[in-house]
Amino acid sequence: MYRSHTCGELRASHIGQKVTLAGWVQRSRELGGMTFLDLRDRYGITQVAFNEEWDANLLQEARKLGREWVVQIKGEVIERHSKNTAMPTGVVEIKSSHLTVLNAANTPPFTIEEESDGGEELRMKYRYLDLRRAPLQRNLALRNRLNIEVRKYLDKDGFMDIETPFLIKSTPEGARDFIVPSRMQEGKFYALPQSPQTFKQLLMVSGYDKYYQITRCFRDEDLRADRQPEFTQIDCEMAFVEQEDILNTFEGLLVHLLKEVKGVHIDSVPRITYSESMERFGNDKPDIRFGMELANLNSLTQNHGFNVFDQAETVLGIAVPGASSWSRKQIDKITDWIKRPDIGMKGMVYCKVNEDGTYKSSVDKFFTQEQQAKWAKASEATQGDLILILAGEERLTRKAASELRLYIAEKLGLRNPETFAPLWVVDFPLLEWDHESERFHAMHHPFTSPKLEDISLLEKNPVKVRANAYDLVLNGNEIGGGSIRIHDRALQSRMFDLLGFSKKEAERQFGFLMNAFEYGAPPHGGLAFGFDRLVAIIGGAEVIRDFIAFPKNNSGRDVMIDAPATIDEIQLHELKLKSTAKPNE
RNA sequence: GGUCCGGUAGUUCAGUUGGUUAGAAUACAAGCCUGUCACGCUUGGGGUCGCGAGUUCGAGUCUCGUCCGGAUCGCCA
Repeated sequence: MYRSHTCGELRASHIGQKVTLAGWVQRSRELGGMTFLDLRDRYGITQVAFNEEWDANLLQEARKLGREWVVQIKGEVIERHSKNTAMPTGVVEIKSSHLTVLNAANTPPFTIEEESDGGEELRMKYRYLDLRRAPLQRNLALRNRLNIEVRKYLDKDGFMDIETPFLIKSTPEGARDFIVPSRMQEGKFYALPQSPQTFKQLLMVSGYDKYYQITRCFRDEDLRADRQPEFTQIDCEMAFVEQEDILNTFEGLLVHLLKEVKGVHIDSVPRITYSESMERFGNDKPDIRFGMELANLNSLTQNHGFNVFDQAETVLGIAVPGASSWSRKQIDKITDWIKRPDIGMKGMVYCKVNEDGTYKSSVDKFFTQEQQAKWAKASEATQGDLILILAGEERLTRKAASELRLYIAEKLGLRNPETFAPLWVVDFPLLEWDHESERFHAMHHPFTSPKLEDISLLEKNPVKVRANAYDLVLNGNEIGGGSIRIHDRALQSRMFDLLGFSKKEAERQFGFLMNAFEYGAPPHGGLAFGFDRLVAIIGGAEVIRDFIAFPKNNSGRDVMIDAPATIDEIQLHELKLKSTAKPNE
């Protein structure tokens, strides 16, 4: 062993011991006849002292060291003259007797500290250096902790971890697939799984009635702060269960994780329906850490001669607590924000509910005090609040109001990352109309079962059919989703019909699954958690990149290894591929 | 594919109305310094202003194009 202790463990109780430490040079402080060296590893930092009076040559050696050199130090643990209470190891230091340089290092392009001075791009390029930083190490440790706790919980409940293949077949529904050309079957292609969906259903048919896997999924779509082209799911499926069983099992998992890892106790996980969520929050993943719910003001605002309201499909109000004192300038800033092209509203009406009980709005000309009082009542605004009102086309307005609600909450500091407010959103619609392809799309996926009581609507009013589908939402982020599946060949065929698949096409794409259903498929269902997102949110962040050791950037590139990259002509030839891409540069 | 923001020293940034030799902090190097812990002090080196055109007597600054990065809409069953 190169070391007897780590850099994070020495305390007063070790004083007098001869120890050997190994680690990276964090920084050194030279004070003429003496030098202090901060030695770092992932467990902490320990100060090493060199002194002319102890060993002048050794001091000279120590002065040659640079940041991030890898060194081994032998010496005695001594009590410090001046202690540093800010450091866990701050009462002791190493009185050095031997110094071995294990490896010299170039000066790193950014500082390896709690807060680095490097920009994101640079840190990505030197990811192995960024990963030395304590915040990243904490994030990966949190990820590891959660991974283990997930396994503990599911294992205890009888779940079996079963691996499923990565080289599978491209399917038409859902996201774009990543494609892998086959060498042995020339002209044919594998696809990487968007999720192990069909395999876990087959495992149910095979009788593995409680399955889970923490596994990679791949989707070739544009990225966001909370989306990577390859990401990790906690993928689960159960047989002989109803929706209620699944909800109970997996809210139990979340409660377990928050308790074990964060020490946070969640009493209950509320459930609301999709339509209620859209009504109250304008959103299918509401952040319920705060109120400010959307109030429909249609009947209270229309037919009073104010054109904008009269012509609007929907008028929505949000009561901002304690904001009646906001200045015109502050409100204008919000109006500007709501008019940004990606929000897309044309304007915003405000109504101040003054402390003295009077009302002051930007539309006083059209509405009396009494009428404004009704708005306040409807949006649950009390004295000192400010009502923000948006009007326009239903879909756009509801979405904008939802964004506005989050924007204001952020401004007011109501989105505390240390508060955890999970909920289930249930009863999602089964289908949605896709204007582009002019056909129905499965909102969840094509294997989701419709609610029994809605099956009669399948033919005459498909958009009204609700599914046995549910999402688990945490602090305004979808962290998991699933459904009770169809386990009956006839119903599954009918679904494919509705989704516009020909019999032949359905047979070609999903014949294996439908065949399996004819050999004794149990009722089953499940869900999948977005593990990266879950880790990030529990870690108090929304950008998942820093919770993944080697993530891709916004455009799907790994800037460290420079992937994706072109391949040799020989490789292309072997795969019988020809690139039609225009050579760049 | 669209929109917005950004690209200047190793790094993070400033750079006025287009005008002299492009600055600061930090990092780095050298020297001084015996209780520092973001040590301090002195000195020094360090620039293809992303790239390419254009406007102009003159461009880091204005215009167009392009590349790269971030955010976001579409997209993500």
